[in-house]
Amino acid sequence: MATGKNENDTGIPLDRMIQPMLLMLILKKPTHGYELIQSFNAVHEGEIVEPGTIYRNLRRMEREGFVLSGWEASESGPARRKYDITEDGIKALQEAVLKLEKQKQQIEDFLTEYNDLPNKGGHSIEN
Amino acid sequence: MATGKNENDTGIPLDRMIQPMLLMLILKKPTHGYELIQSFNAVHEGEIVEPGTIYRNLRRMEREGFVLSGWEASESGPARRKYDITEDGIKALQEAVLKLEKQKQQIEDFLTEYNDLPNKGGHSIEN
DNA sequence: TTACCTATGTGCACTTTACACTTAAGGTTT
DNA sequence: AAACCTTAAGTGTAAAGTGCACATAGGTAA
Repeated sequence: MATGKNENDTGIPLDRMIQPMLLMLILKKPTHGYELIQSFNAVHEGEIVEPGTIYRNLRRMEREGFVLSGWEASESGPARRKYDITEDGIKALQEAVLKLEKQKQQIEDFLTEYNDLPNKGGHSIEN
Repeated sequence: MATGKNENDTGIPLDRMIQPMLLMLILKKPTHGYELIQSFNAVHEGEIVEPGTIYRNLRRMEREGFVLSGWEASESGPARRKYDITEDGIKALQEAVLKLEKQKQQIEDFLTEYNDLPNKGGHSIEN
């Protein structure tokens, strides 16, 4: 997974969640990449998502048929590529939701098991 | 991060959770790779973890100082490389727990937002 | 001998991401 | 006009993790 270079990061955030998040934002309101970057970074204050990551995910999702795009003139500034979700995109979002529910359950199971450990602080007995 | 080839898979399972799960299993009981594979696949019935993935994670974690290993003879069969967790490994496990708690919260936030959507079934209105 | 089970590992393709950089339109300041 | 800023959309490259297939080797049973 790739998580690319990751030296001074704080954690796992957004791992594999960018696509479903983008799909949900576009479903709520069709828009362009630059605004999605701002929505993204407004929600997760402090945790900046790379513009390149957003743009690449959008291009990929269009290749895969999850979104459609078209150029749109701006009142002031360069043209924007506006994205809208497709039926396949809605299905992909629904599937992602199912996966995330499973993943959440898995994390909960792990954390429960971890919290039941008696020796999670000190070292285990050497054999 | 990737998740390599992924055509007929069922989901996101174990995404980025292999290391902490291995560390927890080794903390519970120092053991070798082959047994870890079986423990792993016993817990997640149906979801098979690739042996190569387990072995590679174990070698990596030893490079990073989270575990230590030594060869151990088997009563019947080839020798086993038995792993034990280190102090650094216990710290890494604790840090992974913090990250997973964050990740769980993030997934919950996403799912809450998704469930509040009025139009998650049908298509949005075209502009 | 052949075949199987245990046990560890590698080679390669593929995906995703972070960081750095580029291109370009339009407006503002000097 | 020139320099600069903001908006907007990308690309190049390296790094990291995973799936699939394959390789290797000890031991046991037919």
